[in-house]
Amino acid sequence: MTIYDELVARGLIAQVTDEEEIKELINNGKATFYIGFDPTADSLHVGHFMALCLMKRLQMAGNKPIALIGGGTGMIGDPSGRTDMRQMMTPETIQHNCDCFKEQMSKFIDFSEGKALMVNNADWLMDLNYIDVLREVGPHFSVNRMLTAECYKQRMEKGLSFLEFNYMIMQSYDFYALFQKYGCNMQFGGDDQWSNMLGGTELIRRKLGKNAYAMTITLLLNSEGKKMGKTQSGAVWLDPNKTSPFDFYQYWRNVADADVLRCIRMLTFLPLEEIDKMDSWEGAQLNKAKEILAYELTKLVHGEEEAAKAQESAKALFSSGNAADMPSVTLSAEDFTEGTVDILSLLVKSGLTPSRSEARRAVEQGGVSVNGEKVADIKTVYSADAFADGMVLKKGKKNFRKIL
RNA sequence: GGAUGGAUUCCCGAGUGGCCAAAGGGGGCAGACUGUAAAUCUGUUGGCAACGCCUUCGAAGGUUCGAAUCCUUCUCCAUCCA
Repeated sequence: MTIYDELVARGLIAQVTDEEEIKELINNGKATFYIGFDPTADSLHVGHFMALCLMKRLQMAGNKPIALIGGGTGMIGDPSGRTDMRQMMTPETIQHNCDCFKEQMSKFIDFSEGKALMVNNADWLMDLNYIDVLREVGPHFSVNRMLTAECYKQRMEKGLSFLEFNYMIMQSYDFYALFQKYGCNMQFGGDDQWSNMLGGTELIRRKLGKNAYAMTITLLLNSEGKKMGKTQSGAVWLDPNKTSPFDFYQYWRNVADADVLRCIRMLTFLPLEEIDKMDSWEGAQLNKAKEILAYELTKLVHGEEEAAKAQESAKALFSSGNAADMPSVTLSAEDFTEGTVDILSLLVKSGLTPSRSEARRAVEQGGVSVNGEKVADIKTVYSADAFADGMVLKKGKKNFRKIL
């Protein structure tokens, strides 16, 4: 099976500029392609992960990836599909984020011996001269066309600043620059990037009279139409310090039935035949599929050892309510008043609830248990020796903390 | 620059002098049911030393016994005009 067919079978391809040409290029390892990552945070998240996987797949098929870090475009902020303006980041923050990205990426992609490149568009964007750029690329962009672009649609109602309007031009310029510098002939990106990417192919055609191609990756949406990888408390990060391997595992362990197979197909490297077999699974068997999904992804991101640990912890936790490996909190002497701590303080200190009021509600509604026993009274107190062997504090069904 | 409308709690959105920690919905959390799923039902949803107290209705002042609500100035946003 060719790499292109595999991408199709996995449902990864959303839109392409020229199917025949792209097939030809990537199936024969002739593509030098780039994917851009804007440094909007100090860690990559699940959304980026898809792109990285795609990079890896294509690299394995002999193509050459260029990871572009948007140190320059990050200064502008991509308005695509957003309803409000991105907060402007300071150059220091952007630099810091770029560094973090670099480190994380090198874990996924093989950058040795020129098998892949990592570049920062700040290198060419920052020194551009306004007048020069206007004269050089300005004539090739039609404002009328740009305004009709899908990615600005939402912003046409809310208002779009000139700053952000220019993002598309910057991104197009990137492609143009990479094409000349490295012979980069393809760009990949999220489906929300489609119009920005077309801007690039168009610019290359007009300026150089050459063809370049673009392909977008299907956005990973859940059955409710929301982007996957977002939780109440924010994105699911790849940095273990921001989202622990356990939480990462749990996120995938808990996806909806309707989404499991799609996630496995798009995100894991499991052979397609194996995935096809799972297609017929239903009911409780899907629960098994979720385990596989969670394990595979945790393995990809955090390594086999962490994945096994997360899986073990989860199994132990949900069957017996105890596990060697679970997020733990260590109490210190100041946490005790007159030798004891009350249950509400424990909940807050462990981070299970943000305030005592919420802790109180949780207890009153019967959602808190200690070592498997439900706590009924909000005035319950514990003395120091109750923590000698560690205490398992549980709020709700899925929130555990070991207190030492 | 001018005119008009607007800013309310996590989000949307009621409230136009005391009955307001603020309707309703969404979301979140907890309980029941389950498969660590979905759907459904129930409770809950600012904080605290908790039948009370404190902070919150864009910001700062003012009027009043009493302000989310009235007045003044400012900031930001939307629409129309230039």
